[in-house]
Amino acid sequence: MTRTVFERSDVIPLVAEVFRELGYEGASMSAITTRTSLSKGSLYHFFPGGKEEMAREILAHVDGWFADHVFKPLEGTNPQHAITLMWDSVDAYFRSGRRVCLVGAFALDETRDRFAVPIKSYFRRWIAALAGALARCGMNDVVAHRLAEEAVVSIQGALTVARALGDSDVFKRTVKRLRKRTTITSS
Amino acid sequence: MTRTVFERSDVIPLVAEVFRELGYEGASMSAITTRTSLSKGSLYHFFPGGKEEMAREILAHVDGWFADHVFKPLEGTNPQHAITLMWDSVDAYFRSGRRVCLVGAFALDETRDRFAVPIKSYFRRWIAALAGALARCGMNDVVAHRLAEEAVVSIQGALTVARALGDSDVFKRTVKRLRKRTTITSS
DNA sequence: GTCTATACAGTGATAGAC
DNA sequence: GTCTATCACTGTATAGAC
Repeated sequence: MTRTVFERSDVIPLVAEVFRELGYEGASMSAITTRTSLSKGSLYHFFPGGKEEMAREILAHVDGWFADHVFKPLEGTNPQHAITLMWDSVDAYFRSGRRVCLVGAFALDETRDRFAVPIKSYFRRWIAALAGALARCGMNDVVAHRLAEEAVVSIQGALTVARALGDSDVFKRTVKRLRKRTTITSS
Repeated sequence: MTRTVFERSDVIPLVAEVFRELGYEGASMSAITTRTSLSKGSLYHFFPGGKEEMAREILAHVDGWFADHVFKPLEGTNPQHAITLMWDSVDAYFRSGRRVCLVGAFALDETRDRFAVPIKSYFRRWIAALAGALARCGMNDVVAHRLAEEAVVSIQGALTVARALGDSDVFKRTVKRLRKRTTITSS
């Protein structure tokens, strides 16, 4: 018998995928146990607070990933390059629209009220970081903020529609269009 | 004691609002009973198939509303006027972003698999109807389809981000921008 | 850190009185 | 068409052996 031994940091991505696919309410403990092949005992060992603690850790984990791969680069010294990298990261992270945004999914139903703070700060920081990068590329501040908001809005919508239609091309087209619009050619 | 007597058509909008706020999994029968002030007995009288039948009826009801107020006008003889009306209807229906899209919410988690057909056809028809209207306003077919897709994507994303930030202005700005972009000035 | 066994509240669903 | 009572089952969570 193989008995795999995990540590907390190994478990989070596994559980995250279950929440992502089933939503907060849909992700029952038994669904999590079967899909992670971890028993309830192990899960409660890692997360004594149960589902709520799991989801909170996962939101922090997602936010951390975006901070490292998207937000911090955008807030850094090479904004134009960071924007290009952002679109690569976004396309890879969401598997060209085959993977939904956990934070966006949590935002739609009452789950939002439970995790209002991390959900709000994720979107605020993304929009602010992108707006700042666009502004430092020479774009007018107000225009930059509007375009950043439009970009984040479009990504979320593209994930919804792509999954609704079962057509990842919707997402790919959206990213392509946004990539073009956020590439500042100082001509 | 007041005993209100309903018929099926009265119940659907009430239950719809519960699904919209709590999601399919989150909308438990007890949540539906308390929020509609209808007992389980009454609900199962109207919907012998339980939650699944309720959700199916609600999806049909939403689709019917959009057919009457959005799709059919777009498919009709006055496309430019229909597009203007669409933005009025969309803004009113989603309460300027304070009300989420039930179909979009269902699309994100595994609920999509259960209701794949109605979810898909809702978005397909919306995009196709808007694309057709834009084309009949003189826009190139391919461009019209891309813009229609962009519009529906943006609406869904705006609902997500508006709710995430608790800021309906995101939605209002999005509608304003799309309204402008879909107004063809044959100059 | 893993697991099984168990508690018990909440789930969808049904039956039958009014 | 309304309701309450009740069903079997699944939900989260806990305890304790290994």
